Amino acid sequence: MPLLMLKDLPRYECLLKAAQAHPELDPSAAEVFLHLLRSGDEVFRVVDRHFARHQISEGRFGVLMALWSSAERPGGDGRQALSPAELAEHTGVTRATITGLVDTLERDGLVARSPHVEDRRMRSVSLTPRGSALLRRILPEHFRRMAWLMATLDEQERVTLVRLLGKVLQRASEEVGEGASGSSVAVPLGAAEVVASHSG
Amino acid sequence: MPLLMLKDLPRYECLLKAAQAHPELDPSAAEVFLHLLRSGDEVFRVVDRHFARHQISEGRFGVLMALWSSAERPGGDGRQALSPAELAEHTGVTRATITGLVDTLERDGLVARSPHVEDRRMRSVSLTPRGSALLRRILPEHFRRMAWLMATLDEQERVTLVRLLGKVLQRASEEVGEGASGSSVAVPLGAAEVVASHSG
DNA sequence: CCCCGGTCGTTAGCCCCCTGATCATCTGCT
DNA sequence: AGCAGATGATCAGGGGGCTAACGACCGGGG
Repeated sequence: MPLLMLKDLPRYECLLKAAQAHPELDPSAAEVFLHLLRSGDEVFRVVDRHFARHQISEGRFGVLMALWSSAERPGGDGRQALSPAELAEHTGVTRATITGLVDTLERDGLVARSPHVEDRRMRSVSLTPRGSALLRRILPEHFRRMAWLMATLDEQERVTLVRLLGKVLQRASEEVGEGASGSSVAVPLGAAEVVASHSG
Repeated sequence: MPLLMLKDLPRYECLLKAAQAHPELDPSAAEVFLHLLRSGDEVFRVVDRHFARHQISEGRFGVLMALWSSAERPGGDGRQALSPAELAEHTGVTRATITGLVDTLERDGLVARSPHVEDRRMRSVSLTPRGSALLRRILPEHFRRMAWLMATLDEQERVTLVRLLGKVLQRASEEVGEGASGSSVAVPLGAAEVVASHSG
């Protein structure tokens, strides 16, 4: 019966028992599902705790990194400026959220807003020296944490994990895609697929 | 240079290039890290979109499921009641957050608060009939979605994925643990471990 | 030339999540 | 008994995410 409770993952026998009451429940699928969410959350917390010491959240880091990488990008002529819409595109949040993030980042002196030269609707958000300095201070430890987290996996295991996660990721992403299978609404959950997964 | 940007995962060669500028960056570790966060997020969105149609968020669902499973639990004498502190324990959020969640759930008639019989500090939160009905309406589709998401993986791949995620999960969780290795603060990122992970 | 659809950034309002403080109550110690 | 500390729930305040709606601005078609 536990399904999205991220704490204390249920034992597999518990899932088996729950599957008796709920024929739609695939115990091994649920187990993978719960492990994926739980480990993703826990891994996120590890880096988030590091960021938090510098008053940086995931969203703030995303904005800073987008500006940083835009400055590093060869074609970008070295400018460290993106429009809020571009930032939203890169970080995967809405433009309204970018407004709020840039508000606080600007308040803290990490980025600066300036009017766009060509299009007067737009604004240019750029990294301040203080913002660059913060990134340079944060990144090495961030990289170390990623390396440390994955240090339990050898090279072969990493390849396997990326491959399996990639399969799940593709599956999860195709839902928001163009609904290729011609299912009813946005949910390609035709009975055939579910049955196939059960009999397979 | 992209690190936590969940959209458009960086190509591996890009990570290799970034690693030249940042010696702390382990490209394959970063690749696994990004895939894990990205796929976890995308999988979460799939079920979250389903919940959203019923005005249910992850937190709300966690509370409802905790009450539901407490009612189903054999030792619990069938009562569908937990204290806010127990709910916080089961769902992994703070008690203050539980207060807010229960506020809105109570407003929507899905749970009810009542004074605790033994301890006048506590309150009993219980599932209303409407709350149970909502769960019964939501769960089958939720189970189908989990099964559908994992239908791309055969049984062997599921076992492998759970095992590898388990290794990472343990690694990520031991940080918040009792600091078994006797490291400095809450971060067992001693230079020894990092070096070991590089040379290993 | 002007208008109309589309895009841009922002605002308003909501939910969820956190920390820290507050107040009520229980419990153990003297 | 009475007080101190622990433990309950809640509130205050903040950040970050969303949708919906707005005013400003661009561009193309009459």
